[in-house]
Amino acid sequence: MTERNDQIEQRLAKLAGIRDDLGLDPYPPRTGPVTPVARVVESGETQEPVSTAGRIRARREHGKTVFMDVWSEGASIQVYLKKDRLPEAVWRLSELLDLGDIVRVTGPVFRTRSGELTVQVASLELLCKSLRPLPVVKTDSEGRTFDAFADTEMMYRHRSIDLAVNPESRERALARSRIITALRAYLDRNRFVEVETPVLQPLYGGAAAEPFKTEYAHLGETFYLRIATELYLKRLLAGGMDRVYELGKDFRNEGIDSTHSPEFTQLELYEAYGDYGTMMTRFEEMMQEAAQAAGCGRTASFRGHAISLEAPFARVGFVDALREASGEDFFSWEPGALRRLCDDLGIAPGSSSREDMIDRLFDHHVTSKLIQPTFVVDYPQFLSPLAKLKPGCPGITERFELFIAGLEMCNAFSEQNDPVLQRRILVEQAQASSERKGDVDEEFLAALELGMPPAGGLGIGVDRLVMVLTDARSIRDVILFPQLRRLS
RNA sequence: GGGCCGCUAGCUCAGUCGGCAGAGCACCGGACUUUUAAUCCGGUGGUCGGGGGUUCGAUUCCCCUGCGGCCCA
Repeated sequence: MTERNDQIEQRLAKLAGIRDDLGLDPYPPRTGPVTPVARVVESGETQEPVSTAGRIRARREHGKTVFMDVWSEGASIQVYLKKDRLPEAVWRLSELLDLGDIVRVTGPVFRTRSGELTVQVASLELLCKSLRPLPVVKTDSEGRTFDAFADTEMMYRHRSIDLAVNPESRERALARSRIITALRAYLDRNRFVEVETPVLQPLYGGAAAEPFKTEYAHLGETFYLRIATELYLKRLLAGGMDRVYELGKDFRNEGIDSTHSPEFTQLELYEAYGDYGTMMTRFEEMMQEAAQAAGCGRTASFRGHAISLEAPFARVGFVDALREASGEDFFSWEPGALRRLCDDLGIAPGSSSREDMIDRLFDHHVTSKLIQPTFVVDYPQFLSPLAKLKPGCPGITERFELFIAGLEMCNAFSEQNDPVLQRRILVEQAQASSERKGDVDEEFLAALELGMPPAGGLGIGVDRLVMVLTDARSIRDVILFPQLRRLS
């Protein structure tokens, strides 16, 4: 251990004492049966000895007696050691225990004078000696917390400690798990097939984002970490897998802030013979089931807003919403005028195209103000290269995104399956972009040429969904090990 | 990318208008056989994020820098 302080030294000394003086293994390979702490608490008083195990979270010494709180899986129970009721060796061991040690205790369960359910310890085993001091978070009888381990950087960098001492962090991690289980359950129940597609890709696509690059040493080639799963999942549609989904990490080599992580979890699903309307319903249903799994009712509290989860969610058209919110028709503006406006607002880099500027203006005027769940529908075609055109609406696609409290939660469209049109769009896009060097995904286009059924596709930002349903301040709160800069 | 804030003991935080670095909890020693933020007595513990400058003297003032947070973009 490179890091030393007096408390670690003292624990190492106790560890040696346990080994050398008591002749015990402080890290035994296994233990006898263990009843979960929560079950012991449920069962209440009993003369029959029970065995339970957990981490020592508090210790109150009273001379020849000791009370300790033993914590496991979110539940805590008091244990009571009385010197004249214990073998000498057990009492000596108890004197070498520290907060953070993991123990197994056995004994009957009684209530103390003050009514606290307590294991009367008849025997005690050390299961794991802790060498680092555990932050001590105390709570009084009125539920007030003292000395919480609450520094966000510490919580992110030392998630083990955070989970061990902060119930909210633990509950949020569990809620995330339940939400993901609910999403999978919904899709499985509706005959979607879960698949896995490459994370390492020779070409990247399916979204507009900067990729991470990596070197494939054996091939001597540059590969990319996927920015989306879209182009592979649609190959599966062409192959006759009519309902598919993938739940996994995408990677975008862009900035980090409270709503963006470079490594994030996305759920993409595709449904043959559906369209973007089908996807709206799918999203509404999944959102509600996820909310239920998270323990929300009809309303989620997020960033101080009461977010209504009642379907159907509101819908606004992209073009109309922008016109109403801004009072302008930016689509008829010259690029120079857009440039000057964006500069005045300070909202778009100088290199932005006309399309990018309109997108930024939309975010500025519309999405940042959408608090309640709202579908923005019918996006301009220039922002939606993989979506189908909306019949009778030139330049408009069948696409929607849903926003909550200004956050984009999902993105969906009626999938473009005209191979000739799709090729033209992708080639034009590739030629306009210096970075992609004219690469288009020929295998994807070949799949469209084989024939892909009309389909709806939907991508959900799982981290953000969890954020909303657990009232997380930052996306880092819903990712157990968020990306942080290395400490120098 | 810009602005603001933070970084001091294992944890949570004070503090120094520039003069020996503090508290609570934790830890160590002592007392206490139903306590529970246990209590009481006595202690240990610090590269004050890092580097440089000004100064007799810097944790404090100035500059640079690292990490994080919030807001704007």
